[in-house]
Amino acid sequence: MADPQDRVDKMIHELKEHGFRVTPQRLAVLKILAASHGHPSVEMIFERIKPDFPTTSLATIYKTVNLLKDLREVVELDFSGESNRYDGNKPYPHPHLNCTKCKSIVDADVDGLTELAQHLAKKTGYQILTHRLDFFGICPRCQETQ
Amino acid sequence: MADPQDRVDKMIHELKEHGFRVTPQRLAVLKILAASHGHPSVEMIFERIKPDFPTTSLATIYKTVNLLKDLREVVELDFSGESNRYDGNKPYPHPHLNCTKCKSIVDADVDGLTELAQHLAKKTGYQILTHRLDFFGICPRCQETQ
DNA sequence: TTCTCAAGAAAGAATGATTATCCCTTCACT
DNA sequence: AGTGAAGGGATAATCATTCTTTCTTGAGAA
Ligand SMILES: [Mn+2]
Ligand SMILES: [Mn+2]
Ligand SMILES: [Zn+2]
Ligand SMILES: [Zn+2]
Repeated sequence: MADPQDRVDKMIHELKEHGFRVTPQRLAVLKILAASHGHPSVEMIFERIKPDFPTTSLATIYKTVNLLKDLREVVELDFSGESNRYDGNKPYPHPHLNCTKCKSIVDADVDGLTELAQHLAKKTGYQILTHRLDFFGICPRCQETQ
Repeated sequence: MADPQDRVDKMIHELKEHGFRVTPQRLAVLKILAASHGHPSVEMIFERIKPDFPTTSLATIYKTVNLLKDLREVVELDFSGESNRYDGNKPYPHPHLNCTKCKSIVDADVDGLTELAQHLAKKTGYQILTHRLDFFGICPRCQETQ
């Protein structure tokens, strides 16, 4: 896990670099994404920001998250049927363990994926830009409580 | 690639086994899924069925695909923002190469995933039920035509 | 310091894939 | 033939996300 403060600084830098303003709303959003505790959804970010910025609109969170995604400072984990989740702490493809009961998402420790992608690119002729590996199951805590 | 006819037979068997009827509409859908040329979406299945069964409703395709998914005879590849895609030819988790330009999806040849999942389960305490590996990029054909 | 205007934020409408609901039809079994 | 559950067709509802509109802000220019 990267230092959240470093990630905040990097994100601020990227915003400025590309001529985007660092507004209080954006700062609040990117601080949460920099830590990405639990890989929050837009809705979760929204709830955590409400106390500090009660007037902030959901659309603003969506726009900020997508802006950071376009700047490649946030990884989007999209799910059809439920809300997308975001990781701004490790802004590059990496595998995840998803609990289908409590909907928790944690980083999984698997390596060699990038090399695998390169090998596959050479073999198939595809120009591979990114990848995604997800494991779905029941987390230890949810197994206890049945 | 499994023999599509074998897959058709297996799907019919599973439907009967669980007390579901094999109706003309279901048969038409599962025949397409058994081959799964291009990993069709519900909409694509719908279009291919129209000539033979002009009155079939989209909802019927959705219901049939989900029924086969519940019977574990079809793998669903869900994408937020665009339509889900289905593979009834290899009804178990396997990696895919996705072209972000032409939206084509082909099976990728990568093995060791199941073993990796087992290893991860042991290491993390998760009860892993399934997984998904996708590579995203530009297919050779789309690279040619820029 | 005031002015100006493009970027950003807020609010709500629109979108679109999927699911739910309703009602009619079909079929297996008596 | 009669009956009841399962299936199909049509349409409405759902809900995350995006779009549109309008209002606000703030970094330079003068
Ligand atoms: Mn992560
Ligand atoms: Mn496949
Ligand atoms: Zn859990
Ligand atoms: Zn392509």
